[in-house]
Amino acid sequence: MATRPPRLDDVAARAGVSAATVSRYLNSPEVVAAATGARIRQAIEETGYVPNMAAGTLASNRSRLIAALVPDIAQSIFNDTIEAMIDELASDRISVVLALTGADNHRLVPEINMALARRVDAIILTGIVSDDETRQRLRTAGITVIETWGLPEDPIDVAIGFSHRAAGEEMARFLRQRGYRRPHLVVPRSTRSERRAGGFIARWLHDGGPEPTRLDVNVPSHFGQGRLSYRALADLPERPDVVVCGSDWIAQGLIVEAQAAGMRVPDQLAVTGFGNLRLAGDMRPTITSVDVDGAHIAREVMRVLRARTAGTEVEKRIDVGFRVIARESA
Amino acid sequence: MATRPPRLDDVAARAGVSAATVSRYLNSPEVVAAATGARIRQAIEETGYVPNMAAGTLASNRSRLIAALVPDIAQSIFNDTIEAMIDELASDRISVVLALTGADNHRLVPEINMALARRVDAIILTGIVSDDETRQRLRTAGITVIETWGLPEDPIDVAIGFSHRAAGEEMARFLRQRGYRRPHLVVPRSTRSERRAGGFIARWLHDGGPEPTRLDVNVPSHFGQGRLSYRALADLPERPDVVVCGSDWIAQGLIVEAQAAGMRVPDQLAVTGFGNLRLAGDMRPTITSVDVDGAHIAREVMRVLRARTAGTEVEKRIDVGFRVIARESA
DNA sequence: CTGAAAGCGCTTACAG
DNA sequence: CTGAAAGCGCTTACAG
Repeated sequence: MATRPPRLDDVAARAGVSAATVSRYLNSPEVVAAATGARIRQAIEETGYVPNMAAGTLASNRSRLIAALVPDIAQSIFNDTIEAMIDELASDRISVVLALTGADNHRLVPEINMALARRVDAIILTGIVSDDETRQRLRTAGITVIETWGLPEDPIDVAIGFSHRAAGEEMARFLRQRGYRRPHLVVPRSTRSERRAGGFIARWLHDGGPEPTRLDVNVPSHFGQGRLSYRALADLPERPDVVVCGSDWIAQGLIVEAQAAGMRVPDQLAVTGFGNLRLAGDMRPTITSVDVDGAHIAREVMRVLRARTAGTEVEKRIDVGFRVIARESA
Repeated sequence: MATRPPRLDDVAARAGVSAATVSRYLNSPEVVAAATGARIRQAIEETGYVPNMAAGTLASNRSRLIAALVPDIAQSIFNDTIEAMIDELASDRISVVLALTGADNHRLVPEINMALARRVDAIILTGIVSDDETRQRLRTAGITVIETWGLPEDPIDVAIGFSHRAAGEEMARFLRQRGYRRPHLVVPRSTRSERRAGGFIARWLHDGGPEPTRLDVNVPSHFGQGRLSYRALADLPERPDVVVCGSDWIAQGLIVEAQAAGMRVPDQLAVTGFGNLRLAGDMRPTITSVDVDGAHIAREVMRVLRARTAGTEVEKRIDVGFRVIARESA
């Protein structure tokens, strides 16, 4: 006979307390007397009680669920951040619904609606929401919206990231200091990549360098594009001495193709990446990249969520910075 | 003034029908008269109604949420499958909670509890659950449990995958036919990798080949291990002519290191991978690998979920097969 | 094809 | 520190 699964009542009856007290014990153990808590713990054990969070969500209007909206996870530069975030949140018993917004974000609006329907405690965005109506919708949804990686002037709600323009500028400074003369940029067609490229070029010209050449590539960027980007160098009037790639994937592919063509990296051609994925440090030569601290972002996300739960104020823009990691490739 | 967000009632009142009818329209539009449906649609539009799925879940005992438990996503061989699954499920308005079970699956039990508390419609496992108590717990939870990638004799509930042993055997046959003589295996310390290695060795010996050499490496496997694995070849009594790697990441790292050492791949040393990640086709040389059709697995997951919703029977073991993809590296 | 009403299993303000 | 009770917003069996 299939006996009904235990509810809060059942645990309460067994422990000789009211359902309210069991609920309190589960959510704020410190407000329940120690002896009572012990009895409840035992009753939970004996009954094999598993809480029904759907009921909890309905009653408390808190789902302990957050939605992370990302373009993809196959070869994503955000994976480290997402992973760190899921880990960090798990310690607070918060789960992450992963939603894929796809190429050119075409699934963004339906996934936002789904997140709202699930009454998630927060929506984490890794991409940029450029549509004004959607931005407005998110603003008025009465929900925490965290934009990560970027650091827009006017966040929807809270932004945790860094200035992509500054990252581009910093890379220009770094390469110039290393003595490179003719940079070539491989730029994924995304707002942030463009911003980094913009920063790079502005700084490079400002420091008296010649106008860098550039190649724009489709997103999502991947290893294969690096190979193609290397071949495209042949079309340039003059060979660059360093290629600044929009992602570590591209950098890795470009290095592989360059080496296959007999080029020595970095002696004959230097290369830089972006994102500091694990492979950047593992590659041969190791890849000079820009590190974004995913774990730091994750911790800040936690802090914002806790502040919101507690009802305290948080900054609208949280700068976690970036670091150029000098390695062998440039 | 903060006006209360619209509920089902509000839509119903506006459309001049009962809440029950609106609910039916939302969940099974075909049972509602067309004219009524049109009025409801308009009322939803006008009120800006967003359903509360927590309430829906509580009432219907169906969450439209499934939990995917994976070891990690940073450099995971499952990412393609996960991505395909999320995409596929989104079309049925089912969301995926991604839970990370971590190294040696140490977070498996708490994440299973979390999934049960959320009343997910199914739990998808990519790893192997070896603990008997946990297996039993999942069996009696009255929930759909789908084990993917593997194809155990006795699934917890439903398994969608392929025989890793057969994949190993097939690779042995393939390499033997290509004329290789001295294979060396790089084997991640995971049950499935071991099984593939076992299949490879059995078949290789059966066909009269010499005992392959082997190196065991820690999981999760990654690019850097491939480089180290190449260097470890120096310790072997005799140089292998082909290295069979437990993942494409390892294969790629090994190729990079071999090339850096001046070896020509595949002329002097052939290499195979596993998983057929995108990079396998993009690498130079392109990497011979074993393809696992993530989209196929995703479709089968959908089919199982639909069957369960409909109450119809499904097979306990669904074999989606695998394919050796012959490329340049071996 | 549609409605009235019960019920899903929690949380929490209020009172003690 | 604890309990009684109302309420969260849906779904669905039943009746028509």
